[in-house]
Order: sequence, then C-alpha cells, then structure tokens
Amino acid sequence: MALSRTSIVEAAIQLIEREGADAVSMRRIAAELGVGVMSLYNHVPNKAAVLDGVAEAVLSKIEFTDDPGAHWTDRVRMQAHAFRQIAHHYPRCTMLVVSRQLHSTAGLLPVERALATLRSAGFDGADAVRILRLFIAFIVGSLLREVGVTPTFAPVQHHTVRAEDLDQALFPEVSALAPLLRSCDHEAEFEFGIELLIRAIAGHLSRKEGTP
Amino acid sequence: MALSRTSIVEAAIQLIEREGADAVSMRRIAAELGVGVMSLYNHVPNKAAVLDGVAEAVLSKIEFTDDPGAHWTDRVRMQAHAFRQIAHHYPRCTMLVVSRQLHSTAGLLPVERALATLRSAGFDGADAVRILRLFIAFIVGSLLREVGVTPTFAPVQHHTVRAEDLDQALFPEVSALAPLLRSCDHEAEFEFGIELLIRAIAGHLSRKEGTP
DNA sequence: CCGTTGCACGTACGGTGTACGTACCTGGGA
DNA sequence: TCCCAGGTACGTACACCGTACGTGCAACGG
Repeated sequence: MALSRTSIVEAAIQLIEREGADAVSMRRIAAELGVGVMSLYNHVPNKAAVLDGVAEAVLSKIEFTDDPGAHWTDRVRMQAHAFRQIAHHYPRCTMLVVSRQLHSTAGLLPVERALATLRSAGFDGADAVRILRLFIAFIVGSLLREVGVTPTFAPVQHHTVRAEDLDQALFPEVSALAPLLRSCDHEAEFEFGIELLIRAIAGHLSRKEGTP
Repeated sequence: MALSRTSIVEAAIQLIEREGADAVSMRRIAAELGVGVMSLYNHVPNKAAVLDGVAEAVLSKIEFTDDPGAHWTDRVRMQAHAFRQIAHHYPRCTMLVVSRQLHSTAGLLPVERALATLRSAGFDGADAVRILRLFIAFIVGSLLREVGVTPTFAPVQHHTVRAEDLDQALFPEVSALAPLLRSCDHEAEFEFGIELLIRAIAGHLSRKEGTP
C-alpha cells in the first residue's frame, strides 16, 4: 500500500489501540508500515499532525442515523449514544479525541446535527449552544472515566484503594458505599445521566415557553 | 531546601504552570532545584510517580468550607465551585488531574463530602453514587473545555475554524450561531449546568419520595 | 535526450527516562 | 577513638525519541 497521510493515521490508530498511546512513536509507525522513519515526513509535517489526524479520523467514524421526524428527545438520545459508541470501538484513541482540541471541520458535523435538533425542539440560539455544551461536558467526562478505568486493559486494577485499608472513621460514607463505588455499569450510568439531562432541559423548555 | 518528594512535586507543579506539561522532564525538574538528575530518584521511583504526586497535591489543595447546616442544594453548589476553583489556580495541572486516575486517598475527601451531602438530602446509596458520578462527569468535562481553550496561553487561538471558510449550506446552524459558539463565558456556562443539574436531581428526589 | 520533481532513505543532533557505579557525609557501635 | 554501614548526591552510559538535512532513484514533461 502506498504511503499516504491516511495510511499513516490508520497505522497510528491500530498501534494506539493495540499497545496504548505511550507506544506511539514515528519509528513505531514506520516499522508498522515497513518503511523508513523519515519517509513519513513526506506526507505529514510532524507527530502532532499525526495525532490530530487520529482524532479527526476517529471522530468522523461516528455513525449518525438522524431521523428528523422523530421526537427531539429521541434524537438527542440517539446522538448521545452515537457519540459514545466510538469510545467502545476505539477506547485508547478516545483519550486523544477528548484531550486535544481539533483544528479541522471533522467535529463540526456532530455539532451541526445537535444544534439543528435543539433548535427544532424550540430552543433559541443561546440556549441551544448552552445545552449542547452541557451535553458535551457530560459525555466527555463520562468517556474519560470509562477509558480511564481501562488504562492498559489492566487485569483487575483495584479501583482506587483497597476497602480494608481506609479509615472508616474518616470516610464513613465512602467505606459504607465501597461496593457501589468499586463497581460501575458504565452503560447504566450513561443512560441515567442522559435521561436526567433530557428531562431537565425539557423542563427548561416548558418553563421558558410559559409555565403550563 | 533539602530534596524530598514534596519539594520535587512542588517544583514540577511550578514548572508545569510556567512552561506547560510538555516541558516537564526529570532534567528540567532537577535543574529547577539546582540538583543532579539522578538525585531525584532517591526520593521518587520514576517520572510517573512525580506526575501522580502533582495530581494528588493539586487535588488536595481544594478548599472545602462545607456548612452541614445549609440546604443541601447550597452545599452541592459550594462543593462544585470548590472543585472548579483549582482549574483557575492550576490551569495546566488540571489536565493532569483529570486525565490520570489516581491511586491515592487524596481524591477521597471530596467524594466523602459529596456523598454525605447527598445522603443527608435523602438520596439512597445507589442514587448518591450515581448522582456523584453525574456531577463529576459534568465538572471534569467542563474543566477539560476550559483548560483546553488555553493550551499554552495562546494569544487568541481562532477557536476552531474561521467563520468565513465553512460552507453555510452544509452547516447552516453552526454558521448562524458562530458568534455564540466562538465566545464562551465559562463561569456562566458552569453556573447554568450546575443549576440545571441541581434542579434535575431535586426533581428526581421528590419523584422518588412520592410525587407531590 | 535531459532537467525537474517527488518520494524513500540514512545519518546525525539534541533531548528523554533511567540503570548502574561512585563518592561523600553522617550516625552508631566497638 | 576508630570504623564501617547506610543514605544521599552525582556522573556516565544506554536505548529511545522527534526531526533537520543531504543523497539516490524512478517517473515524467520538454
């Protein structure tokens, strides 16, 4: 396969998913492609550009199956889940996506869809932007926890601290709720948050249109 | 000053805040302290431990002025803002705090306070944990946007894309709301999100206790 | 036919984390 | 008092990193 920007980015993605973000180096990418290190620089200005490309590529793989006829709450649900699904397909790359601010138009399509949905629901421009930012903050924060819990597919990774060696007098609630804190059904947590947010902004909407 | 783990971590914090996370290296830290590189390893096992120490130290500087007598909504507000204030004092380090999962008890005190507040408000254990995770996700996501917008205190950093070179036919909403998207009053956005979340969980609570 | 252009490549430089061996200085027993 | 054991600071060395630079080859337009 001919060397190209996209083939380099693709190799970087596979390398990240296989061995983690720390393993990414120009030399490793070149070896992956069976090519000299400096040949990469004929297609890519520097390493940062490769990482930008990774974020852009992953982001553009979100599958939006938007149905403009559905109720806006269902559309919001769909878009949130579509955004979240990339974290399952590319868990290691997700950290890159959320921790780099991108300079391309790749991230604009989700934004456009979301704003259109919110506007069609009846929110004015300012509220639509605010609410979009609220959802993005929640989704990004959730993804960060999910991928942080699998830093290197570590076997069992004792969540933070062993239960028995924390002072029950100093942390009564934490030790009482330790089992709940240790385990986390990410799917259910995400669902809970999204549903609560949707209800909240629905209330925000009806409150603005004139309290019923 | 005698070399020690805390002095090394403190030097790392100041270095990060002054020159950014990329500038952090064991050699730079040693130079900062006027000391040989390998002397650091008498007090710290490796670089990752230094970064863990930075996250732990920054997190432990949160000032909680919790008033157990206040209404639980006010206590939640206070704790959320206390958490957020570290992003203002240590913007560059914040990225480290949110992108590393920590293995110490430093992060447990905020968790304990939050759980106690939620329990006193009437939530059961499972809901308290869920709601705490919801708030953390929102706060972390918000901080990530705030610090991401000032990656290196860049002068004006054209937010994502210049307004004029995006296709208004492809992105009608984005281009129409461009001014709103470009500027962001982080304080106001955070306030909006927190208030909406508090109202939402208050509704969640009254709905569980028996709909009024 | 020749010149230009573009791509793959090797070498080299400064920087990184850290394993290892060495020297000092200090404290406690003989 | 002597002596030595341990902790601390240090220098050297190695493998790896990103990438600036110069070289050779193959394709193509004149």
